[in-house]
Amino acid sequence: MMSDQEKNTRAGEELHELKKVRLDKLEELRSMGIDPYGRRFERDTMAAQISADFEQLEGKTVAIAGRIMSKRRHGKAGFAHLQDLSGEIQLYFRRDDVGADKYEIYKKLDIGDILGVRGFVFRTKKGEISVHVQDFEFLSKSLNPLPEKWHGLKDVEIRYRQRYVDLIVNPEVREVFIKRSQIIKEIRSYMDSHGFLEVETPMMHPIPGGAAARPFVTHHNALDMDLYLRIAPELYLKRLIVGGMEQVYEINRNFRNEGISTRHNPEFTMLELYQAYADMNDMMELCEDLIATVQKKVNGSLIADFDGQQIDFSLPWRRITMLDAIKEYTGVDFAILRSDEQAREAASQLKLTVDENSTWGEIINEVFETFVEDKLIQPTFVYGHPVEISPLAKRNQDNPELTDRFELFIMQREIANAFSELNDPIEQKERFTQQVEKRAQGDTEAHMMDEDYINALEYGMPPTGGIGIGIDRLVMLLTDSPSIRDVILFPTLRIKD
RNA sequence: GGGCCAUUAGCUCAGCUGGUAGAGCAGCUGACUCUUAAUCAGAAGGUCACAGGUUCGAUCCCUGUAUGGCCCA
Repeated sequence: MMSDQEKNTRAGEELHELKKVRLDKLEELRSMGIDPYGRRFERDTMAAQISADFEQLEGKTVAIAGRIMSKRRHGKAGFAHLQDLSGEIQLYFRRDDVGADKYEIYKKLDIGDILGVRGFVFRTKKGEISVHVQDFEFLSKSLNPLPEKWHGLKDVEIRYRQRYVDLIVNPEVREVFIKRSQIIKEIRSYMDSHGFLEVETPMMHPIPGGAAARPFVTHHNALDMDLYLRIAPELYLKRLIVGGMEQVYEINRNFRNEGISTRHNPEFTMLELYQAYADMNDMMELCEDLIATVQKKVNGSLIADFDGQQIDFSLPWRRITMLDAIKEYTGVDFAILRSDEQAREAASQLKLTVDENSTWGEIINEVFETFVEDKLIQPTFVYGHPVEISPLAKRNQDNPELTDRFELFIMQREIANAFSELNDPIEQKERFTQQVEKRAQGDTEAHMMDEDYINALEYGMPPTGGIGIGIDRLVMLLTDSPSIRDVILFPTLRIKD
């Protein structure tokens, strides 16, 4: 009987002729006394810099390192392109200059091999800025063949599962993730310069809260207790407001146990911030200023292209109440249909089927999601959400069925959610109790009772404005990416095999 | 969870009511000392996702499974 190792070895030999060729080359290098997996290489120049600073660098010797991406050999000289993080630079090898031994190694180079190179900068007869190689070192032998140079890697499954290959061969993918990093850096810079303190709160919660979502469950062995991966940091951040931290923010992962789509990944990144003595309107102003500032810094303009359309981030953004938005897009004025029955009747006239126990607030939320959300292209603040669907938001002074809450929509997507925080512990306890009842009736997304959070509020929380901004969706907008998987390096996929 | 679609060489893709598969790139051999999707000559490379079924015969038709994509809840 064969061992697993023998099977793997045999399968490997049978399956990968291309790999076998490369393994032979690896042994050949070793027999020449060359370590195919080299050590530290001190480089002094990046590929893109050579082109950018050609006038200063022409004729000068540079040390560069990177991956061979193409190779054109003719007789006793040849070319290759070397790629590093900054971009690509052409290399020119001449047997008479690198020597016969090194030229033999050049001839054996595979696309994907990683080299350290020393040579002088020059421009070829055809005009391409290049490095005339004087010497090079082998830094890493590549055993797997890379995808084709012209069409790149298109198979989305391989792109997501083997993102490292995607990053090697698709430069625009690298650009998206560099931009993602810049966006997050600019957000931090904005928050820090506006007096906010970055904090870290638990990712594992004994009671999940702060959003309507199903959590992932895990177990702590030593404590013998179930813990939930957080669905939102909200309740912990507000505990910090109670503690007098006054202005806090957190940029980190949330986990929600729900379906996967072009707009949903089970783990995703949120910015949440809380500001004492502020309210929903302050959050609107902060939100539009923050996003416009980041867009300007990262893309250099207040106009962004997305999916063939233009998004205008110029301030101020449109503000509309949820009821007015529904009236505008359906013609139905739910402000004058006050009872649950009237609301259900109106919904059925709109050919929207709603649960027979639905309340007024739940119905207008459904009407909004069905008829309004996909109409909102340009940045729009929709405010005044029903209290039933906003258990952590303060009631509106004039209409207690509504809250001082808004959501930001851009390109039909919910980007942000904010409110004047409910700081009345007695009312918060009632709201939680209602949520617990919904949960008992089978609503798996309803809140659980969080006594410690109530306890915190009972010490007194100042009036507070809070907002959460979905970073992945924001990055999608600012990088013109149609799927959330295009802005998450390793999106969640089913395991294969 | 439901519907539709996809899966063919390392990569990108062809493949006609059903007659056991092709191209380009990459790789291999050779020629070529400024090429750039280098060029030229030659030889190779396949469990047509997987498992069944129909058929004399299946990459193709049918069923199921797996993975992925898009849309919907």
